[in-house]
Amino acid sequence: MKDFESKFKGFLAEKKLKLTRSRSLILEAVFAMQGHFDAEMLYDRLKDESVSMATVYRTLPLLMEAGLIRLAIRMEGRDRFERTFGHPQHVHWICENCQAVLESGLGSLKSMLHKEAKALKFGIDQINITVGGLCWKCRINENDSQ
Amino acid sequence: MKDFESKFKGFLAEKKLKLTRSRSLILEAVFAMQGHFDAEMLYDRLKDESVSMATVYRTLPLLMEAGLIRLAIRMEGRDRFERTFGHPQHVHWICENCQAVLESGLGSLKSMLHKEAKALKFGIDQINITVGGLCWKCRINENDSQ
DNA sequence: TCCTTATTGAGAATCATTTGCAACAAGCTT
DNA sequence: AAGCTTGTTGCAAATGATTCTCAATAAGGA
Ligand SMILES: [Mn+2]
Ligand SMILES: [Mn+2]
Ligand SMILES: [Zn+2]
Ligand SMILES: [Zn+2]
Repeated sequence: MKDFESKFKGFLAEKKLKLTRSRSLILEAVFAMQGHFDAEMLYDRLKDESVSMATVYRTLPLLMEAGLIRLAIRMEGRDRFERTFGHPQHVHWICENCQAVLESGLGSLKSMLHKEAKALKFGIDQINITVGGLCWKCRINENDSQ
Repeated sequence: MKDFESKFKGFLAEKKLKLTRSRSLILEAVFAMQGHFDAEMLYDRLKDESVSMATVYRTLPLLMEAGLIRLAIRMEGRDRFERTFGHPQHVHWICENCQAVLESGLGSLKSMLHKEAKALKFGIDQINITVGGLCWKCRINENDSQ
């Protein structure tokens, strides 16, 4: 059993929740997914296995609580997630023109926030840094386009 | 005429848009608002002046483009804004238990992001840093509550 | 004042996410 | 292995913030 599977199982057990067929399939789909994904993308890969959209939506929060995924960004009205396993927090750079999403490490931003957190006596759960703007490609075509 | 009024007027003129009664009232309401606000809060203060919710929603993006307000945070499914005049960008600390929102300066986080932006050739438009977790009050009552 | 074009209010439409509910399935307990 | 208790599911309806349609109206330049 893979790492994330046992972690999820442990989380569910601790909460007296059950590891169902649907939940297993969703977890599997999540870890088959590279990069960002939203509820619909998971559903597309699972509807043939008769997993409902409702259950996808009900499972996502569980996976977050379990620390297996995190809300990465919100794009076009949808919440997009990403797995946490092997994916440390990072900055998301979103091009407001072509919607491209770049990523870059948190670097010392992380320690600075933790330092400030200590001053505020704030217990950090999740850091979210998103920068909106124009990617280099769109900056070049800034005049032409539109 | 106040600073923000002429700035908005200038923005509209440049875009060949009109400064209407509704837009003026909305702008006024925005600058009467302290802290964060959402569309509904503005509407509540303007419905008696017969300004519609639709117009509030249509004006918010204009105010953003004009650089008068920015999207601060998203809470309980709603977008919450804040004015930019006299309110430099800052970090938002959101308590996941009591929903309190703390703020702290960007400090050197800003320059670090701009440095990284240069490396990525990314043109920054807006920086959004939000940290989720527990405020000090909720950390103390962590056991009791619930 | 006239004319062109942007704008508005009202209400319908969207659409992601949530919820109610009766049928079902996990996981314990014998 | 069967039974029992309780959490879970799919389906469809409900929600709720935001957007759109459209005919009526108001800016603002001529
Ligand atoms: Mn990412
Ligand atoms: Mn703020
Ligand atoms: Zn781009
Ligand atoms: Zn709190």
